[in-house]
Amino acid sequence: MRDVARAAGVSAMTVSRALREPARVSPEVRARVEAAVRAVGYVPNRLAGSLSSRRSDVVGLVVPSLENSLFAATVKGISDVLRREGFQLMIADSLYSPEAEEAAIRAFLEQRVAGLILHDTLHTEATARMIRRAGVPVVENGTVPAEPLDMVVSYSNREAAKAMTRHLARLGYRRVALVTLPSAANARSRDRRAGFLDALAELGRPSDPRLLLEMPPGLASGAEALARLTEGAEPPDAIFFAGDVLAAGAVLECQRRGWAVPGKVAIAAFDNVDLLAQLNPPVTTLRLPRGEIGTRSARMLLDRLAGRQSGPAVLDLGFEIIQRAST
Amino acid sequence: MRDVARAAGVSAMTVSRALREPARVSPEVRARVEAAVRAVGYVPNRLAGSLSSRRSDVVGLVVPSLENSLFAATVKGISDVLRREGFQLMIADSLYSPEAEEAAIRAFLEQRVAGLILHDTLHTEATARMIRRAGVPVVENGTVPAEPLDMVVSYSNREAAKAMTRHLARLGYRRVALVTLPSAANARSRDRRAGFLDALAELGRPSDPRLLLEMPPGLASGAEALARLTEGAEPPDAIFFAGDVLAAGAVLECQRRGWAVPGKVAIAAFDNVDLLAQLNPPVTTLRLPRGEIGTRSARMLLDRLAGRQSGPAVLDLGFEIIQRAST
DNA sequence: CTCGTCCTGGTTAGCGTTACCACAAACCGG
DNA sequence: CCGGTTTGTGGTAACGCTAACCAGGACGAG
Repeated sequence: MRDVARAAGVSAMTVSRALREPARVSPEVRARVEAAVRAVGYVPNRLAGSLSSRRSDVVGLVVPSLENSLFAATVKGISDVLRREGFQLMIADSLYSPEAEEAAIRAFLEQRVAGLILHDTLHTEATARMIRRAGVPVVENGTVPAEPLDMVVSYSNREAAKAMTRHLARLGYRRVALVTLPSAANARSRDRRAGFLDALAELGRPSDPRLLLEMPPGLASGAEALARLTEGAEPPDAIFFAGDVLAAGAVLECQRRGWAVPGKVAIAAFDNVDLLAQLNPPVTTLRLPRGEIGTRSARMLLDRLAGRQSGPAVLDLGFEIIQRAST
Repeated sequence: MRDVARAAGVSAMTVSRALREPARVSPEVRARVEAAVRAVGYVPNRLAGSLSSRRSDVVGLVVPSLENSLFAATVKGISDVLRREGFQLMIADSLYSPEAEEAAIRAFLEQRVAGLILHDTLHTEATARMIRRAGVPVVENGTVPAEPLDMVVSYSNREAAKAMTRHLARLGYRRVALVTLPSAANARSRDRRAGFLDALAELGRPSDPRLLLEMPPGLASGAEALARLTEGAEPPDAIFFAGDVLAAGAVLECQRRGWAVPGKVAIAAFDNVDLLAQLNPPVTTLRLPRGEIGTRSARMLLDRLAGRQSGPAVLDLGFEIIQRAST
């Protein structure tokens, strides 16, 4: 920056101002500075800038998994908003482990990020302490937690699962099975099961443990789930796959077996990946606001940083059932 | 840090050393410092550290798209290596635009990243200048460029497309069509087409422009491509979909039309997404080292940063044909 | 003509670390 | 028991920028 100042015949302070608040510098000087910047090939050092101004334009994001394409839409939404506002994105994955999440968040706080977006809502004690101490704004995305750290943007996994279960009952299915991802470290899965059970209770139906299954993610896993659920004595007439692409795997397995869907068994999914619409038959599912969760989260965070919004806030973005031929 | 120093009864310098090179501090003092760190709840400021040491532990990554799950495997590979080595990852997407890439890279250089990983190999002049001036190490991933900026980790898109085309010819298909993503801003697509044409030339077959098609990404797009290619006068007997999930879209469309694959038309894909193995019929494709590209890129970058490796390097990771029932 | 105000640009003092050197104490073979 | 090395710790000066104040000239009102 000193070189630029010398080349433009002004002080370093004026260069700094010309770049950050051009309006506060006379047009003539501004032009000289801009020319000098180009001539010197000056690239500002934001580390120094942030250190001095105690501000940062980096947002830290923790997702459970970088492989799972379901998070991609949310990440994209976040990235789009941040880019427009001149912010940068740091990403880490927690591998569904609160301890790994804690390490990632610690690293982000060391980098003095301006804010955090967390896709999980289950945190270690130390994590909550660190974040409170640091005083950075946080948006949580996964599911609405009992005690939010700060802001939350999500849809209700519980209500969504409940709605789909009711929908299946209304269509006349009597024995509905539920397949979720492993719920141990996944609050979303637990919420979905809870919603499923809510609906059964409301309908006055008993919940049969033979109709509850947890499976790892993946297409093959969906096929496996179908096999297991249908080989028993009283097989379900509908299966609700509340996670990942399990439903797609099951439909493909039905094709291989030559089973009619929904004739032999109806299949419903939880997420609107476009594969589900293209399968034969197309699969009934929920439209979830994946991208919007990202954009709204980012916007909420930036609003807070700009002082445009103050308190904690919980934003429920809703969902929608897409009825297709599979049920 | 001053607070920690006071609480531990040592100088700030000693605190810094105790945290970064514990071996150079007496065990007794180290213990006192560690206790003080916990007591004070000290979170080091890496901005200040990097500014002072002129080192950084952040790596910048630019991918063409954050939505496309094909890049997810590579990102995951990068992230895994970086995490283990205590580095952080900054991500931006270029939307397949060299100008957007330039902006992203400029922002990364302003953040004084330690190194860059770029998934595209087509850059603006200004980008190349900036990177050279900054002197940061770079790994390119997309396809081997004519003039690498620095290091390259990839497989040969051209050889892979050529190999698959040859494979289809060997299986007896006479009229093979090629569908790629739009090649305008996508060197990978151009390379694949070149490989396809290489193979035809080698086989002494003319290249029929009616058998070359460019389509946007997406399942629906694959279905559309199938429709267009098969409605003409001399339809192909095999279609090689060299991009995205186009092949899956085409197979699903064949199911809808009740066409036998490969009876009516054979279908081959370029990428080993697990959907292709689960379709009916399973689809012949290439196994590409997606994850390994990530891990090797990150490792190569870190090796350079640690001074363990010096010059530019080009690493070709190869590919493999997976023959399945669709051809 | 003088005083206050606005506008532009400069000066100074950090931001929180680490590099580098200085120095005291412990160590060690001859 | 003495020079010289090693080991452990501290002081000082950056790193490159910005916040906060300050100086001085232009300008309008009284």
